[in-house]
Amino acid sequence: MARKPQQERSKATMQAIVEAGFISLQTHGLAQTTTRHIADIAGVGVGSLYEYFPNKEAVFKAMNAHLTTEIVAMVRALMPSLVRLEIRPMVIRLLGHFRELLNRNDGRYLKYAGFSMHAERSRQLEAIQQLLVELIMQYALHNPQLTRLRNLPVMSYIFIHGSVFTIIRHLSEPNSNISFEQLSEGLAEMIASYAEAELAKLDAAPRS
Amino acid sequence: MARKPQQERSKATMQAIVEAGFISLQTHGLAQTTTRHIADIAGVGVGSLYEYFPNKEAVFKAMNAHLTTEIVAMVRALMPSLVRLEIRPMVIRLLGHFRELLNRNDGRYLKYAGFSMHAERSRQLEAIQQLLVELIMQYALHNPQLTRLRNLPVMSYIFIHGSVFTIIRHLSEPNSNISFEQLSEGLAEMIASYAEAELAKLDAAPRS
DNA sequence: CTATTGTTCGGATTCAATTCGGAAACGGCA
DNA sequence: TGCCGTTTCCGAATTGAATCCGAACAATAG
Repeated sequence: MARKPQQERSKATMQAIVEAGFISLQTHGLAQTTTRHIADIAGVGVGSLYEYFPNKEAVFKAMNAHLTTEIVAMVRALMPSLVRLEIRPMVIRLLGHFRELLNRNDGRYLKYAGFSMHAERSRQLEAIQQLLVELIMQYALHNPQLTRLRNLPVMSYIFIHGSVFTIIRHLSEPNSNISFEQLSEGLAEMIASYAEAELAKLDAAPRS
Repeated sequence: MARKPQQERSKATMQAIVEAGFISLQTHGLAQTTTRHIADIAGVGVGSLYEYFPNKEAVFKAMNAHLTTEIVAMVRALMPSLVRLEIRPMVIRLLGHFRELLNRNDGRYLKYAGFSMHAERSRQLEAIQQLLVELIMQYALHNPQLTRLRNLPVMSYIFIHGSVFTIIRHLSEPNSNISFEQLSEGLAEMIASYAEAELAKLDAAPRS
């Protein structure tokens, strides 16, 4: 049964289990990440795991929530400075921090992110998507010419999904003759040049 | 043991198992897709499955290979006509066919594609990536001004991954107030406007 | 038609996920 | 401090899926 932790020690246990989930995934891979392994790493019995999580999937969801919280905190902290930058440096800065976060603890979060991309789990990425939509809105408010763009929702969807998945995939791949810097500059260039081209088009034909 | 099929009937069995894998995934979801289910749907005993596939994961790999083969065939057939189009209609046409393929048989392939995005499996997407890189090369050969673009490898990587993941994610989501047409036009616009902007930049400063 | 090789099968085994009935730790209170 | 109700912890027992394996069935060469 999913119990609500009442005492301090049980909160510590929950936390340890979630962290153990990341560690197990990182060091043993998805197939070897059994409830027993997770419990062992967390230093608790298997039964304890089921006191707080109805099943293994719930542990993954908690891991997701944890990572999401960290990402949200990071982006919110960055937002005030991001909105003052040009598009290219804004994107590069954001992606750089994103990478740093994913690489913390020997890539613990990255490993999870790589597994969380599949359909049933990626719905939980929606919080991130919402957050980035908000970032774009804030950015547009600070750069009012962007509010003239008509299909901002569609393009936001594309830029967000395209960037996030591409970045995670790239970071998850050891091979690849493309550096992260090239990738993030490319993404920045792609986004910036779209915005510039679209604005130029609007200037050329103000009333279409 | 992974046996090589010698007789016709065993090939039929393998094929039936792979197809049953798609059907099971589509109708029962990932968790309910057990070896017994797959074997039942294929109309064979569980043991038969293990004659040709060392484990369940191998069935998924075979499904991947099957889908990859179909996609490669489709793109190759399309390639001659694609290289003659402008970028926007080219992208839209390609994505339209991609969608049609994924939606065949009530979305049987799409369901699989949604699950195959995660890290351990998406490495098998490399064949698709290679193919699309080749398409871009062919396209550039037919539109020589594009060969002036310096960072084509990086941008190809971005466009390919960004588009594929974004499309699969969008098609997998029932909700979303964005239509497929808007999405594919957006992707086409993004790619085309980048290429145009970059070429214009090169024209402005021929020797940088 | 029969020996040999290929194919199918499903019962037996193994192991991970989940359950459950207490044991142990805690926190207040007399 | 010693007692009691509550919270937490636990690991043996259960369940079911993945995988193995040897017997039975089918094809086919000679």
